[in-house]
Amino acid sequence: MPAGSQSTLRVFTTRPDTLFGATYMVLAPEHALVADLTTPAQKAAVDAYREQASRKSDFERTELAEEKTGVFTGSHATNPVNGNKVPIWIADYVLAGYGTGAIMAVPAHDERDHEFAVKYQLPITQVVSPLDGSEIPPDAAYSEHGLAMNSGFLDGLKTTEAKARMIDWLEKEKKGSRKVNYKLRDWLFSRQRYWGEPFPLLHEIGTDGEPTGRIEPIDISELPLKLPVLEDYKPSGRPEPPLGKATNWIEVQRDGTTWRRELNTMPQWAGSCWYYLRYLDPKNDQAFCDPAKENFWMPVDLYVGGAEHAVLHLLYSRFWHKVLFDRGHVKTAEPFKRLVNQGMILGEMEYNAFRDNAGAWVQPNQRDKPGVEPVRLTEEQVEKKGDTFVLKSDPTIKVDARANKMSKSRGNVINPDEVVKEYGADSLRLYEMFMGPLEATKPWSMRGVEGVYRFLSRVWRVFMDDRSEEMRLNTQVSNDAPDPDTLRLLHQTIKRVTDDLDNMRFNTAIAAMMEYTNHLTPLSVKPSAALKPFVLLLAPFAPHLAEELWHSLGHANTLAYEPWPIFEPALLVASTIEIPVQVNGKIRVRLLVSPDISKEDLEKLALADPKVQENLAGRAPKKVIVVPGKLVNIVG
RNA sequence: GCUGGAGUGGCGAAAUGGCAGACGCAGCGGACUUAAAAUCCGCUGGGGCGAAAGUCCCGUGUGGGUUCGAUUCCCAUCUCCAGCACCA
Repeated sequence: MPAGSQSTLRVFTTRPDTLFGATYMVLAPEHALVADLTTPAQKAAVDAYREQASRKSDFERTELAEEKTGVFTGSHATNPVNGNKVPIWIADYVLAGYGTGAIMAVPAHDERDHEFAVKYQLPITQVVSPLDGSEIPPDAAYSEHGLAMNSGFLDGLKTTEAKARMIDWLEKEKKGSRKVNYKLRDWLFSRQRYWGEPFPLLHEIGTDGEPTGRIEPIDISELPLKLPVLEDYKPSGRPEPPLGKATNWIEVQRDGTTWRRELNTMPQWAGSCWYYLRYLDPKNDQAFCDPAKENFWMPVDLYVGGAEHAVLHLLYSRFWHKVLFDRGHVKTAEPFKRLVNQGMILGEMEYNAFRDNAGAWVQPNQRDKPGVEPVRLTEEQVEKKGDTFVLKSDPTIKVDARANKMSKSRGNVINPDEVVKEYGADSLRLYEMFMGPLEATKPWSMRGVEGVYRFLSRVWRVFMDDRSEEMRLNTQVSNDAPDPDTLRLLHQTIKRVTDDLDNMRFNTAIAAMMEYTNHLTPLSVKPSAALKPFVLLLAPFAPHLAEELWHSLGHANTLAYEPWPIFEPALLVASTIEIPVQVNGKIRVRLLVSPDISKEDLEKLALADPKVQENLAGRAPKKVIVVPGKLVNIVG
């Protein structure tokens, strides 16, 4: 502090145990006490630094700041635990908006402080030692927990205990207090645009025509507050939001004073944060929903959304819900039981090679050099060599092969309307489910769409006579009983599709139906008893096609209310199964056996096999592992 | 830098301790056709030996470990993707 000054600098820390290691302090350039603390000798440098920092955006201060910068204020502070005088600096690596906008710097145990201390040659005092007794590296900060050292009454304590002891001491000496800090990211609730819920708030206007600072909510009887109808709701070009144009809506008289409505509006998620509650009872004009209905439906069983939903909408929804919960308006602390994040669909796979301005091919790692341009290649122009793609015409040149995020600028956007027009809504829907696991990021492929379209066409031809002019059933469709193989496969398919749907494995459910269709296609007799349950399985995946088939099978009504097919466990089992027999972990022969063969019989059968004997080459088996229904492994 | 996820054929993938590559795409061969498209049938991880039937070896990013047995479990490591990013 400058001579005679007795100001107090408040800091926030999560490591009070390192207070003995605080060798300097840093204030954010915007900190209120900077001007008071700056000595005349340092004034010019400090002012210049603050001026420079004020020009930088937050982005520049964080993303681009490769090296830390700062300026000494000329003043010193007293470390409350040991009375040491420590210099006070300002630096933009300390954020004004977090904590108190000031820190105690512990360069031995904080990477940022360490970097700064090294650059400006500030002292570094170690006050924590690793639990395993090792030395801390001299060129880096040790930010892990450990044992306190050089710390007076804390010496020898583990970090957790040292923290507690230090806080107790600070509170006793009235030099500090414990506090939990919460921060909700991006909690900015005002938008300067028209489309959004208006805030039901009024600003009092004084006799001078300026706001007095007093803010009051509108009367509850005036809710809901609706947007005023505006012909022109585009931004005005002036700083005030578009609602400023609603001149006869803005001013309100109340108790003889003039009030002005809030002109900002709420962001989209103001409404979307609680729609799941309003949807339960959308016509209720007394409450956002009837508690009985909320009790019945909430919490939401499953929430499926993309990445931006996970980080923003979901965060705010939960926050919102917890506020309602704390105030007793909802019965659950959490709104959603389960979250599933579906993966991003990328554009089609792209192959790019790079060429310099002389037209010569260069390696992809030269891509950022001036004059180097990407050249888009077709699949035919590239080949795989080792684990990279190379030019077919010059295999020494590597090719960059990847799928990119869909974006207008890249021109790789797939318009679903076009896909529906070309292949139908069922194909689009089915393809999206068939591409891979729901949660995975995966590239789009028009050929893949064509593949599922062909599958649906195949299904159609199993049921329908595609040579006929009018819609009629394939003549092979009959009322005969299905053969045992078909029946077994049907029940296996019902089981697989049912299980996969329960686990949201849509891709493998579709694969199972494809296998079943491949089985049905060559059959000269197609029993309707094997077809009807299949249509019901297909319905959630390709609803339009399934309805058509259902009607063609002679049903007048929709299949939507039909019960889901149930498999018969007894029908899943084949009369013979194949069991691989390994000798020392390598498959040597496969045995066809009855599925209910005993362990002992299977072992005997395996050992008696000539192929097994040949591989044992006269050695006696040391161990035989028999996994019923799976395999036999003979170790010898 | 931190956090999370992922590395398996030419491509999307399947198999969660027990036959690696189901299913689909692409490719190759055949049938049908005057022809093509569509459709149907067959083959299709790599390599060796063999005229063939066949047979042997290698193979799930890399290195190690556990196990009779590892894509799957454990340890280490590399690469890619996504989100966040000086939060004291």
